[in-house]
Amino acid sequence: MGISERKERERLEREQRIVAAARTLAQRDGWASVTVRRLAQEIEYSQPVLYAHFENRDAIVGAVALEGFAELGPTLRASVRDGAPPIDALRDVATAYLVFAFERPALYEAMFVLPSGLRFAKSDTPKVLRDTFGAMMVVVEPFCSDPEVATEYFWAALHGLAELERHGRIRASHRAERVRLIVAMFATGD
Amino acid sequence: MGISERKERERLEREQRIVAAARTLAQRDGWASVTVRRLAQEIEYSQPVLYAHFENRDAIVGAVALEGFAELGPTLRASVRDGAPPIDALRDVATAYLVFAFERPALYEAMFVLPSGLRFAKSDTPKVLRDTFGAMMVVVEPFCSDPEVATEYFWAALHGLAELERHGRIRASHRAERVRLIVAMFATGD
DNA sequence: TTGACAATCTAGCATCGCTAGATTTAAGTT
DNA sequence: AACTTAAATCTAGCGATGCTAGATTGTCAA
Repeated sequence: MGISERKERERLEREQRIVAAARTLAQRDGWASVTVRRLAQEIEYSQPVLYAHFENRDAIVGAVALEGFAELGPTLRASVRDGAPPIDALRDVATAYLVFAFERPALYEAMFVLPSGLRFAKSDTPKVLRDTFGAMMVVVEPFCSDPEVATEYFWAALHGLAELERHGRIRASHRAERVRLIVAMFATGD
Repeated sequence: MGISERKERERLEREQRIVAAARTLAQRDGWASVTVRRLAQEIEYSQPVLYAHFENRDAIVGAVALEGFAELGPTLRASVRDGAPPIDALRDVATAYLVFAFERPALYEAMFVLPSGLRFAKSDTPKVLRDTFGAMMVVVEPFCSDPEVATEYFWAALHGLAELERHGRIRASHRAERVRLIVAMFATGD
């Protein structure tokens, strides 16, 4: 009886090692370098073992993405000082979101760009995802009549800023001005 | 002398056939199905011939992306009625942008998501790219003090809306409300 | 007709995601 | 303690991929 518990514990540990290896490797060399063979070598097991944990490579990306969401929500909440004026809160969350995206590009890619098998805005949306959405809605709410739609738009604007800058489509040098703009528009907009 | 001209003409024709095949195939079966082998078969030449036209697969994606930009600019301009009030123009461009993105997801992906070797906001930015940016700046300008930054933000917001909806991150059913929001914010914002 | 050069193809390398089937390891039973 | 059975794990390989070296064909000018 204790045996099967130990095995399950070891199983979970190994799974965590796979996800951690994927994340580290992606951060260092990009997701293209994260191959199943390479991960197997990293955790010192043969390839097929990985498929006992994840259905396919995409599912590994999805596991890393979930970690990302688990971190993004709290990061956003932590960026707001207690009792800060709504407009400061809005600016701080916007800034924190972009900092998150630029400081961990591989993690952000897993969350929003790569195929990961994750599903959003559906009934089976995991709690971490709803929490992240909620962290943004909290600061958007004071300014908008329909918080849900406004938060979707807020998120989209931030995501667009992150992606276009990451791909060199817009000037990195003017990031601060764009943040000023998004905050100003939400503050006076709807 | 006419001979070398004919050869150059044939060369360009073949190149165009490669790009067209890539675009068609991507639209029908997704970019993952666009393999160099498959394209070679489509144009009835052997694989190495493709490498006489493009440095690598990414460059083929880039060629399709360029076609996309060449179409997006005029599409945006055409969406604005002559003499329309600035706010209508803004809404029409926003709508046209999203329609473009959703009606040609594979093309949009080539332009903004996939590695394509294209460079923006740099000195060597091709004319079509600048034209597309210009088409957006025209309708943003009336509302903003710094048109360049505002257009970057406008573009980013639209791109974010397109991407998050394409990935099912936000509710497709509320697209119209989000467009209303972005227009309202630009109209009253800065 | 021949020689040279360009155009094109065949064949193959290294790598990928993924899996069937053999093999080892460990657990439970006499 | 030896045996049986089942779980855990590995070896080996399939069918793809992007890309390329080297052979082969075709096309010109001398």
